[in-house]
Amino acid sequence: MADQQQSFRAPRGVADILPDDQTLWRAVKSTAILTARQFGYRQIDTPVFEHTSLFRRGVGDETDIVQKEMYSFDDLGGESLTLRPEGTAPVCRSYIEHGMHNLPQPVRLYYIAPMFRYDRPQAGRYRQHHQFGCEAIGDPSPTIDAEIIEIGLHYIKNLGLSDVTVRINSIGDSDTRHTYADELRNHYTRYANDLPKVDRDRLDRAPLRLLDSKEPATQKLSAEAPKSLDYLSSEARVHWESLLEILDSLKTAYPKFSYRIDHTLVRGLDYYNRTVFEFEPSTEGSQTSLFGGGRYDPLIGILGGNPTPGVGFGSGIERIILEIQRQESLNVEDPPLNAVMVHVGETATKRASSLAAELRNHGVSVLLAPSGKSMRAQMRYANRANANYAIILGNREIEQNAAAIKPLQFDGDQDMVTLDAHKIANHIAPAD
RNA sequence: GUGGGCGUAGUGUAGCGGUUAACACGUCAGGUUGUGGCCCUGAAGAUCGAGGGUUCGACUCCCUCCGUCCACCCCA
Repeated sequence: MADQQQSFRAPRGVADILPDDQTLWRAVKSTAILTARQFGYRQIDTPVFEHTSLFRRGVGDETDIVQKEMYSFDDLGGESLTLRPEGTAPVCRSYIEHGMHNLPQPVRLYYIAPMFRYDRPQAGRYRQHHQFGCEAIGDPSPTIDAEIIEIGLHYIKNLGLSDVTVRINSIGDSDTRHTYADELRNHYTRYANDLPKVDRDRLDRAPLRLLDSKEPATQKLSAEAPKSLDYLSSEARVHWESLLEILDSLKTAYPKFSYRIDHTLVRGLDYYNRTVFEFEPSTEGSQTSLFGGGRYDPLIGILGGNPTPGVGFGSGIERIILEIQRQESLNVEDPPLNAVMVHVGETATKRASSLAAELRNHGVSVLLAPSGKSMRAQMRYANRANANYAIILGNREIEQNAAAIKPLQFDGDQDMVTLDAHKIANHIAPAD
């Protein structure tokens, strides 16, 4: 308010992750990392921006992401760059660029990274959001499709989330998908008069989308619509059926796990083929997809690499956090600091700084109470600081060459300890 | 891009056509001699989202804009 001119706020659809939020964020991220590692995935970070053409080609020129959601800009050299809207295309670019086909296949990679989409913000949807993603590149077998789904089960379980529904489908390979799309178009065109306007509009552009329309009239028609599973090539069918078998066999390790084959499940990115899946909570809501992905065998070829199969998923951290809060499934607290240094008087203040520095060298975490304030004020500060002990330095202590050490988190006596970092460190954080 | 709800101190809320715009939490300072948590006292902090109208008078009514939330679209 001191500034009469203007006050800034974060741009639309982006958010600060404040210290209070970080506790949960850290817990979720470390769960993600532990999960990925448990499956042998290794971390990869790709740049926040890429050549615009990477997404135009990889994600698909006709997709909504490319058509209307990209943060694209020309840099000072006239290069068109784009803030990454999704993680798979960049990882595949990196795979090709660094010749990862020379590594043992499949190459298993994970990332936790911000994504950017120019979208209208709403619950669980932001212009910058963060995704935990895994990609397994170089293995055509359904085993690896199942592995990717299993990572999701493991992740969700470790976060304490329950009531999560897994939906899967196979959309076939690109050739059969085209004939399927035509069949679908024919089906809906027959009832074009019954279609709501939104759906009539996208009938040509994206017939698959009508399958998961929210319009009751369309839903009625979708029940009778041809299913992609009936159009699979024999190879795709074998792949699909053995995937289901493997998923069934996962039930010994995950007794509560069940999946639903959902022929209305389609995905909006062009590179997907065969397996597609989505995890969502059973609770009502709108932007609820917690985890989604599928197989993208055509992608590496599209991006100029040797044709190489891949599967992967992305999972929105913000949505996971919303769901954790809804289900109250995870209770995390930051560990307390070891000590707060309370110091009154010039000499004491000086000594407090040097003592704190020495203590930190002993691995102790120390916070200085604000200088020049009364002891009461500093003790009040110490109380809010979430620390185990107050180390009190005043004239008396300096005279006695000692520090008063008072427990803050439990009732106990205040001790006088010789003013020596090693002794004090031992007192407040004894080495086990 | 389309539709709906909402916009009062840092946060959460109250309020009414005329009030010094209230309360809680938080912040800061105190509560005699250097020691937190509870309690008590006091202070700072809001041009009541912005602009325009209606009115003698608007935080309160109307319009526009902006922001925000929710929904569609799409997705994580």
